[in-house]
Parts: sequence; C-alpha cells; structure tokens
Amino acid sequence: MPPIARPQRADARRNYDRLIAVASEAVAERGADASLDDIAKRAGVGPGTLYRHFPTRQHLLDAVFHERIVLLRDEAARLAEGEPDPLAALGAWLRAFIEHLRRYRGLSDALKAIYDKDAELMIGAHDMLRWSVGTLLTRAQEAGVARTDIDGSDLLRIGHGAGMVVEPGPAGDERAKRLIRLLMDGVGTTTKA
Amino acid sequence: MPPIARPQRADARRNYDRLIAVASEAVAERGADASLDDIAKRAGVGPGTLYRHFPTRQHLLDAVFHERIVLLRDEAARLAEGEPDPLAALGAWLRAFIEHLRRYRGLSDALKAIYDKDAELMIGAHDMLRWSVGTLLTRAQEAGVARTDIDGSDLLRIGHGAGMVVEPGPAGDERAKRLIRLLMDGVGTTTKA
DNA sequence: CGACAATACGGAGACAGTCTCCGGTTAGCA
DNA sequence: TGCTAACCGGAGACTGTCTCCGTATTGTCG
Repeated sequence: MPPIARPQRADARRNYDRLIAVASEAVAERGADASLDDIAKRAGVGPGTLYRHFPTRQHLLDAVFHERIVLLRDEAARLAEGEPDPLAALGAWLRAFIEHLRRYRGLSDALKAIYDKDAELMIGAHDMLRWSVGTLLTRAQEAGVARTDIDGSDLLRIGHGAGMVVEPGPAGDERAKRLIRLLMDGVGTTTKA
Repeated sequence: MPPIARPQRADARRNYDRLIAVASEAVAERGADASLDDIAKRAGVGPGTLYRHFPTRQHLLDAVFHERIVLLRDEAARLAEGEPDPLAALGAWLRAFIEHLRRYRGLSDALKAIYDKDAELMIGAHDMLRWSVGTLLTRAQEAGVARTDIDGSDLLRIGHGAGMVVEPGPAGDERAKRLIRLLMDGVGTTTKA
C-alpha cells in the first residue's frame, strides 16, 4: 500500500515508478538527504511532478523502503514457522534487521523520523516491523526463554539503535556480531535480578 | 580544549563566548540543525564572524557540548573511585550517558557525525567518552563480572544507540530503564555460550 | 476517427539556509 | 595619539525545498 493512491493515467504511473527507481539509487549512494530536485531531474521529470506524487521526502523514502520492510516481515513469518528454537529465530531476525539498516543507507534515518516527528506516513512500515519482532519475541517469552519485562517495541528500538551506530560495510561486521550477541544475551536473561 | 585556538582580542573573545551561549539555547530548543545565520543574528554578530570562529556546524556543536562531555567524564572518574561494585558503577554511568543524550537535543546527532563522516573535530569528545566507559568496563571485566568479548567502544556505541531511540522527556523514562536493564544484563553475562 | 474534458506535466520563481569575500572598523601597543 | 594587525559583519553567490499555474497529454465518448 503505497502512501498515495496509485495514479491512474499511464504517464503518471510511468513517472511514479521511475521516480522510485531513481530515488532508490540516489538514496543508496547519497544517503537519505539526497536532493529531491536532483532526483526529479535524473528521472526526467520536473520538481512539480515529484512533489505531487510524494508531498514530502518521507513519502518518497517510505515508498523506496517499502519493499525492504516487507522482506523483513516475510523473514519473520518464515522464522516463526521454520525455526524451532524461539531465541535463535529472534536472534536471526535481529541480525537480518541490523543488516538491512547497515546496507541500505538512509533506512535508519527514515525510520528515525517516525520517532522524532509524528510521521503518520511510514506508520505501515513501523507496524510491520513491530509485528515482526513482536511475533518472535512473544513466542520466546511464552516458551520461557526470553525476559518478560520488555516488549517488541523495546527490542525494535534497541535493534534500530544498534543498526545506527555500527559502521556500515565490512568494517562493522565484527562489531555487529558482538552487539547482537550482547543484546541476545540480555534478552535471554530470565533470572529476576 | 576548544576546537579553535581561543581568540586573543577582547571583542573576539566576547563574541566567541556569546556565540556559544546563544547556540546552546538555540540547539536546545530547535535541535542540532538550528539555523546558523539565525544564531549569529541572535548573538548580535554577522554570519562571517560565526563562520570564522566555527568553520562548520560541527565545530560549534563541539564547543556547545564540550561541557556536557566533561561532566560525563568526571562522573565516570567519580564512579570508578566511589562505587565499589564495578557493574553498578558501569550501569550508573550508562544511565547518566543516556540521560544526557535524551536531555540535550542534538547531542546524539553531533556524536553520530563522528561515525558518519570522519570528523577530526569532536575527536576529543569521543576520546573522553571512550575513556569514561572504557575505564569502568575494564574494571568490571577484571573483576570477572563483565563479559570480555566487548570493548568500551562497543558499549559506548550501543549506549549511544539506546539514547537515540528512546523518546525524550518523561514519556521515555520507563523505556530507558528497561533498555538499560537489558543492556546491563547482557554485559553481565559471562557464561561462554 | 476526431474532439473534448479531466488529468498530469514541468518550468519559473519565491523562500530559506549555508558559506565566502572583502571593505571598513577597532583593539592593543608603542 | 597614531599605527597596524586583527577582527567585524553585510552583500551576495550558491544550493536545496516547495508551489503555482499555463501547457501538454491521456482516455473517452460521440
């Protein structure tokens, strides 16, 4: 469900798709604050067209990252069904989440906007992510292998935080592993202190 | 050690101090991307003066937050000496760190710039923070109560991440507590998996 | 097949923020 | 008091955001 009802006319649809494709590239190489007018130019349309399809930068980013978020949701569903060990499933998803954040420049910024300003848009993305981690966490909690004093929202946020602070590229691989281990050990601590 | 050698002339020093004071306010109420020209105007100087003292926004932010970072370093030193329980000391510092991040708008953004671009400036701030958490973590590790597969840099980053994702103000108080508990339980996990 | 409405396009331009250049001013010293 | 180095700050170039509206295109209907 894109943020704006899919345009009807053929040329509109063409431009819409083209804008997303170009924006995806631009964000990948320039980060979340790539110039919008430049994206429009690269897509061969005027700024007016871009802003009609995507009133704000957030709308565009939402569309750009929608696919990624869906991937993460599907991965959660797959793990919930296929991985018998609830904690392993949760850890695997968290790893995938953090990998996505590190790989797709701008994704964490886009996500962060949900917390900062009350972005009504991207709420779909947020819900999907919360559902993903929530499902896996609840399962682990019910199996008695995960602490019960945190919820999906907590885990989503700290995972997000981890994804933001680990350096991208191969440079941060080891750190990412260490931080995920740290988080998962924390999650698995069920002893009441 | 401010980012730029302290100006000699009396009027220069006056403007320098005034700019920091005004910037501090502006950042507090408008965030890290407050308008620099506006800050200059509010300080009663021209943009040229601001940019001569602080070539980039980072330089200014560095000066603005310098005081806060020093506070955190002192707190670490105090805890290292006064708190006999190494893990409690570490937890207390982490709590203080996250509180600072939540309270002073723009601080986490300024810190984040250290990772993103190789900001040579603010390296002092980074070093102080690393020293703070490193001292406390090492002590806990040597006492055998903290895992040894992470270092101060890891803990600093994940703490930073936590500070970024917790909503500011009283709204996030409970979440901050939960996340700190989660992290500290992770840190305290010494069993080799 | 041709013409008409509805729809979409995109350039011009207002506005805001960043940053620089340089002529004019001022502090500090002899 | 007068000189000089140091400093000030406004004008303006540049970049990016976002809007308005005349023009062009699409899809449909006679």
